[in-house]
Amino acid sequence: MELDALDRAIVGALVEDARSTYAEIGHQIGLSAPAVKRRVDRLLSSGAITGFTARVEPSALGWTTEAYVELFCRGKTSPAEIGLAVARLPEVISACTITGEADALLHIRAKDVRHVEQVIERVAAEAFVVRTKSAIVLSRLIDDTPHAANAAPRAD
Amino acid sequence: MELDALDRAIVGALVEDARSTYAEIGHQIGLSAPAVKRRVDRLLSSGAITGFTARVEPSALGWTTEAYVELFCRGKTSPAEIGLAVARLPEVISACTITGEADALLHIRAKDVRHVEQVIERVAAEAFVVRTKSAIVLSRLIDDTPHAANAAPRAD
DNA sequence: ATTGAAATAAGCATAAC
DNA sequence: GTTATGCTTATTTCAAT
Repeated sequence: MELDALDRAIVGALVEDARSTYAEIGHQIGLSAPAVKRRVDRLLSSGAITGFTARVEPSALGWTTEAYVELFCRGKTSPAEIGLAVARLPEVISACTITGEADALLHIRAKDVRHVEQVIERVAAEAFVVRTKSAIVLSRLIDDTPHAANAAPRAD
Repeated sequence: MELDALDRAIVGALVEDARSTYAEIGHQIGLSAPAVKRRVDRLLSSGAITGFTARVEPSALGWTTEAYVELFCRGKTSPAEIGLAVARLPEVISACTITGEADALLHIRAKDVRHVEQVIERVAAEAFVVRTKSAIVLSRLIDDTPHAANAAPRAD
């Protein structure tokens, strides 16, 4: 599906504040409220926008520690196999297979360092995991919480 | 600030769908709409909830490639210095300092592999960067888009 | 201090054009 | 795409626990 400049502006506005009213967004981009709603509905049904969520301060919920864990897997472990295994752990907030020495990279959030260790142990207990290599996050510089700037690749 | 069970349920509901009505949330947790609104307002002003955002499919916006870049910095480069430098690049959607050999880890999104290379070049051009080590994401298994399961540490 | 109920104000959804 | 309209939701007020 093709997104024009207005669609991208709408996405940007909703990324910045998902609770903006259609009228507010319309005013910003020069469109009426119903026109904005129709476009939002279209963006939702096309899958460009997959939903709306609250931005939460992890520390407020007790998630004070985060870590990245590289997974080294045996032989030809499939991405699906890894995904299935780590999806069971709620502490894993992101996982992907990658190029390089390691096979996969996990991003985990936990209550404290001890909790991080428990999660790593659980991951390492999987049959396909040969070894892991972890790095604890010291200070977060840029959050993955989306902002307007990340709504579209820059023109360059 | 202390969050009770009702607050956590509200946060969970809003993480799952930021456009739920107060009445819907109230029905789920056994509270009236105004009571829910008051708690949401409190969660917002206390900073537990920092805002509401749209979940966007990156590929729909042209972000088809992602990578993780480890930064090895010279001497005693401060986290603030790294943060300031990478904040200028819109492709950097996450950045943190970490334990281990590398000093920092960046998560970047780009239009294609060529674009990833350009971003790495720009990062490497910073005076404090000694070298970088990158891994291109092959397949994403778990998204960082928050779901209900990630709204609170599990009881254990 | 926090809640629920009622009343008002605001925004939404759907029509029609 | 816009304008007009009934309907839902948000928000305020107030009494009660």
